[in-house]
Amino acid sequence: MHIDMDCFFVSVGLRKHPDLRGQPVAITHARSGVIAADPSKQAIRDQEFALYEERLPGGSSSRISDIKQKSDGLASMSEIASCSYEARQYGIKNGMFLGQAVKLCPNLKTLPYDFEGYKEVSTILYKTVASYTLDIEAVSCDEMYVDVKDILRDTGLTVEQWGFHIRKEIMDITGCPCSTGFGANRLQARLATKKAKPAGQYYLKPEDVALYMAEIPLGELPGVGRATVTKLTRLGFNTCGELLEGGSVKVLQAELGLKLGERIWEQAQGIDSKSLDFNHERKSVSTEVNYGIRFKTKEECYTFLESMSKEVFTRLSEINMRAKGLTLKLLIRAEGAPVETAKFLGHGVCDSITKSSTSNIIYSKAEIIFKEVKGIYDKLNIPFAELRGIGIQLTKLEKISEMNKALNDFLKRGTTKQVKKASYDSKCDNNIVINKAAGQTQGKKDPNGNIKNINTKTLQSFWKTSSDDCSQWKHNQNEHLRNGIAIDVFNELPPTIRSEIMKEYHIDVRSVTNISAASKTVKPPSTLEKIERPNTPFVEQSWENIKESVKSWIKTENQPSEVDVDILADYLRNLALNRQIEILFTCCKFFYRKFSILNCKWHKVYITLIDAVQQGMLTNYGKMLYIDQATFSCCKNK
DNA sequence: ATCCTCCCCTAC
DNA sequence: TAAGGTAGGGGAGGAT
Repeated sequence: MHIDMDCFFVSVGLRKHPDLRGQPVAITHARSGVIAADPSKQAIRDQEFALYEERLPGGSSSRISDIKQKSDGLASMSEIASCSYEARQYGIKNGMFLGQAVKLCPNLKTLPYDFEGYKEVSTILYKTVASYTLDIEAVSCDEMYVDVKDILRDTGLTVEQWGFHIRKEIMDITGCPCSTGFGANRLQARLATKKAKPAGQYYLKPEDVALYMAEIPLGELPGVGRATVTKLTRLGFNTCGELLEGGSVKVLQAELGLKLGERIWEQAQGIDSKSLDFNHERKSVSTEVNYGIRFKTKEECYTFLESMSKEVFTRLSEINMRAKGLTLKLLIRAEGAPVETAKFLGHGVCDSITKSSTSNIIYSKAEIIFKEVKGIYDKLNIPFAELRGIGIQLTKLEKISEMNKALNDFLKRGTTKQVKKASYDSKCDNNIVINKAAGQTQGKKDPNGNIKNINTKTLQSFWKTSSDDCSQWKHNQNEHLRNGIAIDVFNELPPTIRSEIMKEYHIDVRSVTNISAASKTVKPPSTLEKIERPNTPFVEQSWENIKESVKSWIKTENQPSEVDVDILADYLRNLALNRQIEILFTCCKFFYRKFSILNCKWHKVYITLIDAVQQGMLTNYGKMLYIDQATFSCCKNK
């Protein structure tokens, strides 16, 4: 399943402006499409346009025609970030300048950005889908791929029923519509979503793929943009059908390169072998400012580089990583480009330069980043007044795990030289110890296949969150990481270091061992061992059996009986008492999935069960398990 | 032969 | 007034 919010920014904006529903609406910074007449702007726009055209021969990008069309000097150059479907009927498109859009539709209404709103809706979107499955690949704040194979199998729903259900749930909770596409691979699902929009769904069935693909314009294939379309058009191909008819892999590869050529050839047939990536790891962190760069002094320039260094380092620290590579990117006013740009404080026509640092530095502090950035900039010998854009990118990232951090801090304090000596080998400095441990973490990543912390990562990639409602959720996910994964690393450490750390941090030896044992023995549901504590009728049963019992219970009983609920609640409480957190998590997800689609009486069963879980959790851990499920609209009182 | 750097292209 | 930024894939050609 591919799922995508419909004109996301507009939909979020309309929540606070319901009066504008059904009208042509656009999200922009500017409020009006008309600006004060300024004859001097005219010459600048003409000059810039000529230069753009010279640099992009034949490439009639919408932006250039925008500048041309608005050469009356009265039109706003504020960009449209997102526009409603009503606005699209007038020919308005995302990325278009407001001035031109207003000419197409004088009645166009504008709304300002609402970044808090995007964050909120995005978080709900991801949490909602994640309450059914964690097999999610995030694409952006409003778009993702989901493997729904298990959901369909477990619930018995058809593709259509499931699509309807999830879209309705998202609409109900967020007030924003989305569309979903289904297919045998990510390409088919994605193209299906295009047809589904707005506020719809479409299942591209295997038997329909060939006919469907033939009509698809090549530019609609993911990965095929402006430049590639130009090349393909020159070859005489406009649609996938035409390409398959008259082209070949060889021709494509000769024109577009080996990889892209092969990919387009396969895509044209509806083939896409790339699997979903549920556990994406960041490869770079960067920060870039290409607006409003007009330095008056060299000091100003250095100060800015310094603050950007701090910013990019903050972002690196937030995802708990460190970097070994750095690239500086500069936009420089092109020769012949006007010093004052057509767009107020825009970067205008520029040359772009990137320069990587080749030294073997670990960027573990903002000052180190700044020093390197300044060094590269000075060497490039570019006048500060010519700068129009600056970017710093950190690459060659490495994960710093929680336990490694603790270990690092601990070793840095230098409590005992012996501890250092006892580490892996005499040549190791602190950093190398950390490295080895990190490698182990990654190698053992997610051994159970049960709990993937995709959602933490997903959200962290898009929103820096610290104080909002999902911070607790993230916190708990991290806690799981410590219990389930980092403990593995801990156990690999030499005994001397282990005992030192435990003393230092007052870690209860027994609890560490228990948690570790639990996390190691838990296997996927199909092969779960028997539950230990002989306390309930379920005690000798595997999770798989219990799951089946619950399914038939739901099917056969019109009403849940109190006795049954009590038995189930006991079982869950004992899972918590036995520190079987991973099974618990699976249980809770399963129950939510089952009970949420039933009536309110069953919702109450769910709530009772979760209460039992939390009782057990509080008894054993003094903390509650963070179970993030949407509340049931029919029983809002809870 | 393979790696690295710079750059282009693309998505959203 | 007006306000992209962030990330990834991959190719060309030099460096190793």
